[in-house]
Amino acid sequence: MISVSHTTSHAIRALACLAGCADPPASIKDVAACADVPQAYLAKIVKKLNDSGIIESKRGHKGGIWLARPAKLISLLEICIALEGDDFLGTCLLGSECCSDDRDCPTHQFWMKNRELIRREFDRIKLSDVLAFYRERGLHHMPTVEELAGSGLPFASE
Amino acid sequence: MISVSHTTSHAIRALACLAGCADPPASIKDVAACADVPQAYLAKIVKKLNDSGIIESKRGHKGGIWLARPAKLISLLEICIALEGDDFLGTCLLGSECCSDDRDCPTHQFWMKNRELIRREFDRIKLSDVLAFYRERGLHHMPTVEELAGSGLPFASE
DNA sequence: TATATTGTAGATAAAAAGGTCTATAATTAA
DNA sequence: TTAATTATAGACCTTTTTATCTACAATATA
Repeated sequence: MISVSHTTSHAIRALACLAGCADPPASIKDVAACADVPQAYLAKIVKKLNDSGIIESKRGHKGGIWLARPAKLISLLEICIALEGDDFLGTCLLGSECCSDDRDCPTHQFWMKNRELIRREFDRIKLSDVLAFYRERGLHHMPTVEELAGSGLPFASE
Repeated sequence: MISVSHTTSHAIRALACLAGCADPPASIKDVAACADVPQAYLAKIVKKLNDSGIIESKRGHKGGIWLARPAKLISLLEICIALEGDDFLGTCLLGSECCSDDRDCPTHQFWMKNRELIRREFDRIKLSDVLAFYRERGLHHMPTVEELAGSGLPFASE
């Protein structure tokens, strides 16, 4: 299947939740519930995002995680690279190992151009765009403090 | 990683070998050696290609496999679909399940167009093109009867 | 300081993809 | 008809990816 890995997909949803969080930090538990990602798995994803400087964290009571920068300054590209490495787009669309710029595999020229298109698109799309989309659709919405009051929602911190 | 599956990659090389085979049928064993695909695994791939009408086969002494049609009439698209299913390009680049034409995920519009580009490219490229590329590069070349005479090559059937 | 709460780390497990092995059925040719 | 050869079928194993579990370290607050 031609798409981003399942792990990266989790990460994008989780980060969008963080971006929409009204009063950071948010706990991994709350974000996991909001983004529909297994909590323990999100904890591992969090480490990578932390190492790459996309989020920051603090342990202990009232601790949690938050975006290291405004959502407008975090691109999908950066997230993909953080989780799958710099070559997440792959060299050869056909999985061949002989492909390089001086050896034209049948899809090479096409893929070189197209890969660049995808890269640029991923660089253009920011976390804020993803958040806006989710908000429009009422998806993966991180509840505000007011909304939480007595709501009984699973991610009610208080 | 954004590319075709490893299995599909194997299949494309194997089919290119078949396309270049001077005197079909060729045994799975010979094709496996030529295409650098594990023999037993190729046997499984062969079944799918057979079911999809891309190759035909005959068992027994002097049996083997061969292309069901000329290499010019077999596209990469067809091969991908045979092995990974009709939706091998995926619906959402971000792996989201809420994506559909009336709900625009941040990459949706982009991906709809781009996916179509890839699809068209895969439809345009035929097995004959892949063979031509391999021939140019001296890769995955199915030896002719003459070349085999006394060559001691592993895929020498005689 | 004691305790509850939170992220961190590492072992473990389940699922999926890739790959191997063995037995069998079909076919040819001696 | 027998033996050799080939695809076929299905069980099984390995690796990678995804996910869980357990113990632990840090922090805030009562």
